[in-house]
Amino acid sequence: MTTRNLSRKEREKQRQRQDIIDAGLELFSEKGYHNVAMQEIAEKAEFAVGTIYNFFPTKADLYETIVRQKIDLFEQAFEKAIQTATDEIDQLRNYIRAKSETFRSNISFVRLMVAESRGVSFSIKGGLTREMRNRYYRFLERIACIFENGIRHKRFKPIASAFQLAAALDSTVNTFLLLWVEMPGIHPFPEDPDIILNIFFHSLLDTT
Amino acid sequence: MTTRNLSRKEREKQRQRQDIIDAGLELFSEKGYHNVAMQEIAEKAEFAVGTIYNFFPTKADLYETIVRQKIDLFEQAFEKAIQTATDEIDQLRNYIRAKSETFRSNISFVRLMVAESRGVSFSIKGGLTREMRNRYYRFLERIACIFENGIRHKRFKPIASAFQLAAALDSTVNTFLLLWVEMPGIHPFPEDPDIILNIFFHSLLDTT
DNA sequence: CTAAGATATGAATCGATATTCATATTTTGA
DNA sequence: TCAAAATATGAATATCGATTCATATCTTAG
Repeated sequence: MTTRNLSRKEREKQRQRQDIIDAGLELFSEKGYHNVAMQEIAEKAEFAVGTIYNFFPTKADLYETIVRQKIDLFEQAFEKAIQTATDEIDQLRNYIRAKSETFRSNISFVRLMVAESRGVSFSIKGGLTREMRNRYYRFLERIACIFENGIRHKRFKPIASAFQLAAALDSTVNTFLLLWVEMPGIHPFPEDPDIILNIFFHSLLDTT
Repeated sequence: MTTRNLSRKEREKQRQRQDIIDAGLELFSEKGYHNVAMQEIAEKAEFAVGTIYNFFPTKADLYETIVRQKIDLFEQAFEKAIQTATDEIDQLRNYIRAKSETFRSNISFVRLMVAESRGVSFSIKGGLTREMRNRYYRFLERIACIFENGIRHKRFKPIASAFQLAAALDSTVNTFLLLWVEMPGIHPFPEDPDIILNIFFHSLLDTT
C-alpha cells in the first residue's frame, strides 16, 4: 500500500509537471520566451507562481525542459521512420512522412522553434544553443547516410555530396512545412512525399 | 554658405545616426535584442544614452530601423542580380551569387536574422512580423516567376509548381549559407552557384 | 483525531533597464 | 565676444517581472 500510495503520488506529480510544461509551451509559442511572465504560466496551469518553482528552478530551466522534451520526441519519430524501411528511397519517403506528421501534431512547438530557433532565449546560457545545433547536425548526418548508401548502391547519382543533398532535402521539407503552418489554405503540405522527392529525383532541365 | 553649412550638419547627423545603427546591429547580432541594453549601444557608439533618444524614439524603433535598412539592401541586391541576366538559368545563377555575396558582407545581420528571425523582438509590435513575412513571400513569388518563365520557354520541366521550386531552391541556398556561417571550415559555401543548381538541374535517380 | 511533515500560496523583494529631463556643453548668428 | 538656441549628457525615475519566503493548507502516520 505504501509503494502504491507513493506511486499514485508520483504519477500525480508527473501530471502536474506536465501540465506546467504544456501551459509553458502554449504560451511561449504564442508570445515568445521574453514576452511570457511566470505569472501567466502559473495562471494557465492553475497553480501559484511559487508552485512552479517547486518543479523548475528557473524560467530558463522550464523552457529548456520543454524544448528538450519535444526534440527528443521528434528525433525518436524520425529514427523510427527511417528504420522502418529497407531501400533508400523508402527511407526518405518515411522520413518526410514522419516529419510531416510530427509537425502537424505539434504545431505549437513548431511555432516556438520558428519564432526563436537558435535565438535569444537559448543564448541565456550558451549551452542549449550548441546542443541543439549539434543535434541537428547529427540528424543531417543521419539523412546524409541514406544518400551515401543510395549512391553506393547505384540508386542515386552523386550530383552533390551526401551531406549537401541531406541539407537540401531537409531544408526543402522544412520550408514546405513552414509555408503550410503559416498559410495552410494557400500552401497545403503535399500529402504524397513524392511530390517533394520528385524535385530531387527528376531533372529540372528540359533537354528535349 | 548657409545651405552648405546646413548640409554639412545634415551629413554629420546622418553619420551619427548610422554610427548608432551600426553599433546596434553589432550588439544585437551578438547577444540578441533583449540582452542588449541601450546603455551598451550608447557606449559602443560613443554617445550618452539620452543622445540616442534624440535619434530614435524607442529601442524597438532603433531595432526596426536596423532591420528595415538591411532588408532593403538585400532586396535591392537580389532584384538587380535578377535583372542583370537574360535567360532563366542565368537569372538563378545571379540570384545565388548575389545572395551569397550579400550574406558574406553582412554576416552580423545574417546572424541577427538567424537568431531571432520572426521571434520575440519582432512581436514587440505585431507589425514587423507580418511585413517581413509578406516581403519574403513577395520575394519567393519573384523567384517563382523565373521558374514560371523557364517552364513556359520549355527550358524547365514542370516537376513541381513554380512556387514550390522557388521555395525549395531558396531554402537550399539559405541552408548552405547558414552551414557556412556556422562552420566555414567544414561547410564552405560553394563558389560556383551551379553546384547548388545541379541538385535541381540533374536527376538524383540513377536509371542506368 | 492530531501533530509533524510536506506542499501550495502569492505578496514582497530585488535587480535590471527603458525612458525622461534638469543641467551642462556646444553651436550659431549678431 | 556674447547670448540665445540647439544639442548632448547621464543621474534619477518608473516599470516590469523573476525569484524568494513567511504563511496557509493539506497529507500522513500514529
